[in-house]
Amino acid sequence: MSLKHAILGFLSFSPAPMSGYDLKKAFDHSVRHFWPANQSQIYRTLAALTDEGLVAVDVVEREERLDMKLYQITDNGRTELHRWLSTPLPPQDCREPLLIQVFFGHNLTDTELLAVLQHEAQAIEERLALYAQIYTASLEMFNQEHGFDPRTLFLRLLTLEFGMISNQAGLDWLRAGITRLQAGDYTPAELHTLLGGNQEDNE
Amino acid sequence: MSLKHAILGFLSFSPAPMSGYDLKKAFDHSVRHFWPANQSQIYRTLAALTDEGLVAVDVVEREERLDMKLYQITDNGRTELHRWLSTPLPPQDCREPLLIQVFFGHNLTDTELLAVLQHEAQAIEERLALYAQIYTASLEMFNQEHGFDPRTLFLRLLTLEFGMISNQAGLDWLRAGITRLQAGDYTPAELHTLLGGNQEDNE
DNA sequence: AGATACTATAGTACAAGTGCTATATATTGA
DNA sequence: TCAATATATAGCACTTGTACTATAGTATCT
Repeated sequence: MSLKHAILGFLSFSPAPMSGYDLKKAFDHSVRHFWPANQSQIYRTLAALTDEGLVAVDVVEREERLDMKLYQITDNGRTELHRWLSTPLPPQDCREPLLIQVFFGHNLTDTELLAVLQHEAQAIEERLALYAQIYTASLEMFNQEHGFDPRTLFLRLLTLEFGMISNQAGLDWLRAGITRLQAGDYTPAELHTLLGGNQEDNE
Repeated sequence: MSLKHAILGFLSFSPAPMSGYDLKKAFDHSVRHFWPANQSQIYRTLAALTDEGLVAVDVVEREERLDMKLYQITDNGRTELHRWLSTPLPPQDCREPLLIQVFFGHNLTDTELLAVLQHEAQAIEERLALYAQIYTASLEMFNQEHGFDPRTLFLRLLTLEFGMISNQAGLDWLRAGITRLQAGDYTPAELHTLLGGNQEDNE
């Protein structure tokens, strides 16, 4: 389960032990663009990780208030994290409900279909704007934080780059589709226009 | 649930009623690149759709052999399908386990990280080759099948185009990342190189 | 001063969707 | 004879999501 390893990742990176609450914030601030996690999921997974001995809990009792549980990664946890990080993933299959709408879109009028596509295009534009904002904000933040390993920063920004590049590709696709639909131009695209994007010979 | 509507889509398109087995084949042949479905899931969902009155069953009894159930979409089913197809989807959030590996990749050596990335690049290349193959095959098949509505064909091919474009974008991203890692070049990308892909003014 | 809302903190219960595996049995093809 | 195709279903487990329950401090608004 990837969520387990994301949690291990945060714990392995953090110098101080973290509570479930801390982790929830960490997820929301830094990885929600590719791995959203909700509260209960995090607490459940922490419990499971504890059972498996991959993290260790320190229960901080506080008079009157609820206990606070602080989690640390164990040696076994680090080993498992390293194993998972360095193991290629099994092929993922994608799920794009929008494509179901397109595939069966012959049931709709042009107007109806265009409305759906344009709505989606707008949603992507908003997401792109948000990503761009987070990207520059991260850059600034890390510029100030002296001593932050540049390779670590690079890798984190790379995940944002992915979000932008792939959303931009989706937006390009949508726009081209919209244009063709509006023009009633149903000639299929040539293969070579679809493939071999930014060739930067890498072999 | 999108699967329900994909099934309704197939049933609404097919001139003849379909069995669960037929549907499984239809999924595998035409939409598995954006909505894979396994057998038990299809049968379960057909049962649910029947309960909801969106499809109607015709049980064909066959001596000796198991019964065969043939499904047809009902009027309610068509209405529901149309409603769903023409309603914009709530925002989807993406889940990319590879990005977890990248995000926490500072735990790995360059060699380890590169191995993971290159493995993924190769998987994407294979997928792209497969898509290209399916794309040309579909084109040929539909060229022969006279009387196939060109708009319908266009929309179906569009879903394949999406698969190719977005995988190509992912591949470009991977290659650029690999190159930068190999060169030890950790300077973040400029925003404008990430956004505003194929501008084809559409407003 | 009092009401209201938000943050910090941890959980529980339940449902939906998916995946994997196994069970049947008949026909057809190699 | 062995394998594949046609056909339907049941059971269990995993992951995620949604909503609800608690409680104490802090901040804000009137």
